[in-house]
Amino acid sequence: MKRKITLKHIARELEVSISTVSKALKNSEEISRDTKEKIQAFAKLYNYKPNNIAISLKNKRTKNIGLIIPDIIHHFFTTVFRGVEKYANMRGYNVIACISDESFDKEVINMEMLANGSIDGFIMALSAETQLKNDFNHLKEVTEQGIPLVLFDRITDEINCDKVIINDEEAAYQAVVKLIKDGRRKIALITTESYFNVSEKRSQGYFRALREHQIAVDENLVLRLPYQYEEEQQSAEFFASREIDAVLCVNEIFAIKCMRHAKKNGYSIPEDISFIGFTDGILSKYSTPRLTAVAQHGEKMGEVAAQLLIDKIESEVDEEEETFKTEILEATLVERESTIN
Amino acid sequence: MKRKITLKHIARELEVSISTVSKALKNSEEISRDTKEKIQAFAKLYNYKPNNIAISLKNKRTKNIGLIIPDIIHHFFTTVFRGVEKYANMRGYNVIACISDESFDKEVINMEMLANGSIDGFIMALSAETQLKNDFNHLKEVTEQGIPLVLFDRITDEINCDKVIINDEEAAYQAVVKLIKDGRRKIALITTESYFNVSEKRSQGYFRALREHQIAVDENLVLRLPYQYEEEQQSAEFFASREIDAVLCVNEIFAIKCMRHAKKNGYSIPEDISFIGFTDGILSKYSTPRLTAVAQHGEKMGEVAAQLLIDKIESEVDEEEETFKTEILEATLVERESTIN
DNA sequence: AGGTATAACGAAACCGTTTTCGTGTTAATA
DNA sequence: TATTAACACGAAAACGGTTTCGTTATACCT
Repeated sequence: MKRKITLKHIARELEVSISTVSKALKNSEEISRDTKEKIQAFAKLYNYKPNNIAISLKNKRTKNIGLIIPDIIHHFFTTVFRGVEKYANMRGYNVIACISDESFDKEVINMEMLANGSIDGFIMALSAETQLKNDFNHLKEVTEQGIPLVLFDRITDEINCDKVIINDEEAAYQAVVKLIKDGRRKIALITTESYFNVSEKRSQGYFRALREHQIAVDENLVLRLPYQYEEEQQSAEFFASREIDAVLCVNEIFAIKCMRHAKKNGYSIPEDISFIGFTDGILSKYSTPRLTAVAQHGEKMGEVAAQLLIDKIESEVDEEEETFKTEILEATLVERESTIN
Repeated sequence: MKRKITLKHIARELEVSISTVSKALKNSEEISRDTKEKIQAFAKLYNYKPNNIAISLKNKRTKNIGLIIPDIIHHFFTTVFRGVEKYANMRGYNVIACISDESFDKEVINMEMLANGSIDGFIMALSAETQLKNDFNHLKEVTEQGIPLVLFDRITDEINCDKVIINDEEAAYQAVVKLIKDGRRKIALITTESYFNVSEKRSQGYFRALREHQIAVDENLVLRLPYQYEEEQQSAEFFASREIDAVLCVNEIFAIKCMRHAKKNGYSIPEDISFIGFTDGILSKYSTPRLTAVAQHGEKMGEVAAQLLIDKIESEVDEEEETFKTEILEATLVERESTIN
């Protein structure tokens, strides 16, 4: 077993001081050509690589970023992860990924674990429970310690930091407008039971579209489902008992499940009923019929978040009076088979 | 901004030595009750938390593990990640996740980046390119340095380390036997073009099942597709031009795409043709018809891999004469709508 | 009184780097 | 010959902890 070699070993072996070795390997002008060549050759021979931990301790920079996402079953978050990882890697950073499992406690624990020196900054989307409790002290503590934080998608106004979101309200609005233009009038909204800022925004867009097109809102056409629901009776009953000619779902799993119920109740898609879902994930692409979806561009979102974060980490801005941006990405409607034309 | 407080700060403030503070916070018997209480109270008040990096440097343990996966679009790998993260967290470890993107170079770069002190061990599945090149020097170097390594799913015999796999050959065999028992005779195999140890094993199981049931192998019924294929003409033509009554696919994306082609060619599933796919991922659950699949239990696999790794990290085995295990997990067939009964 | 045990704390080494600030040697200059 | 500048290198502090090994001071024993 070839143990890792350190500066000390090289110094001892070549009978010079540690500082000389360090400088020689950095090609410092201070050291003579001869010595530098000797040391560099030796280092290459024994495959010397500086110890990251020691360097981190020295310059108080880990080159790690912490990513905290609520879950990994929603394809959107995995694509964000992809984007973060890709961009971070490009800039020489590694990603420590944690899954909060939609739990407030796990979110707190993960943050605390990482906040003690393991990372240079955080990227995160709030867990369901955190949005519910409306408790952001863990975020406050972190930012007060001067650790940069970027929130994406599931954000809050309570915290002052960089943010990346899509124009959820507008995207939902446009989606519903499309349905209306296709001649649909009985448009249902399927959203989450508990509070998410994104569901909320999307619902607002839905209502605005109806309002602006003089279509009365029918509360019977709004279905609120538990976020991770297994029991499907609510949605099954919904489609069995109402007249609906279009549906907007705030995520793709809702959409896929509901298309099934619609089909089971004799609807044919998209002739009798249109479906549009949020999050253009893997399910949308492969469902039958393929789902028309609002693409959230998760990968792009991840890249932007990572860029904001790393820029902040590497900028030497004077503590106070720093300024925070909120990047709003454009969602786009990907038309497939579940809507007309 | 409240900067992080260190032992030194506490020591200076309370006019004791750093060592005393350190010991007091560990509740050492060496320190008097009075001093301990005073120090502990002060530490709590200022929310002292030891710096992870410093501790890592001291005990040469980072409590991080490196996970390298080929991609994140195949649901299987994200579930493995889930399992690793969950188990690792339980044991107080964090996961640094890297995506090799099926590229040899990225795999090498990622490993080298992490191998210099950032992690205590690796968990990984080989990239497609690595399996193709058959070049495992980066793995050898890492293990020679005494860094524990656990390979899962995409493994190689060339490297001596702990491994976690499923019984791919047997699972494929059982799947095909089920098809035969259902009365199928013209059973197609859809596998990857390039070499993967898993595809290979699964194919072997397919052939063995046919052989043992006296069904002649028809090479026309074996389709080899590029791993990440977008062009679908090959598979479309396959279903247009052959008589097939059952299909075994080595991954779920192949299966979903091929079910489409089959339907388009007038087959009805499962009456005319049965489908079984590998990897019981999210697509299998939500496809129409729902896909009968061989569950690889990715999450379990991740947990087992993480356990093997952490156990090895924390065991103080004498360098030489250590022993490596290969855990073989049982795959199970999840029967859904794409097969009879 | 002399010796010893014990309690309570501090000094210093160490982990592996980087970096500042000497210091000794040689060569050039006055 | 004395001074100085340049060169090439080393010592030591620092990052933030842990841990070993003293070192006092006091109490106890004979």
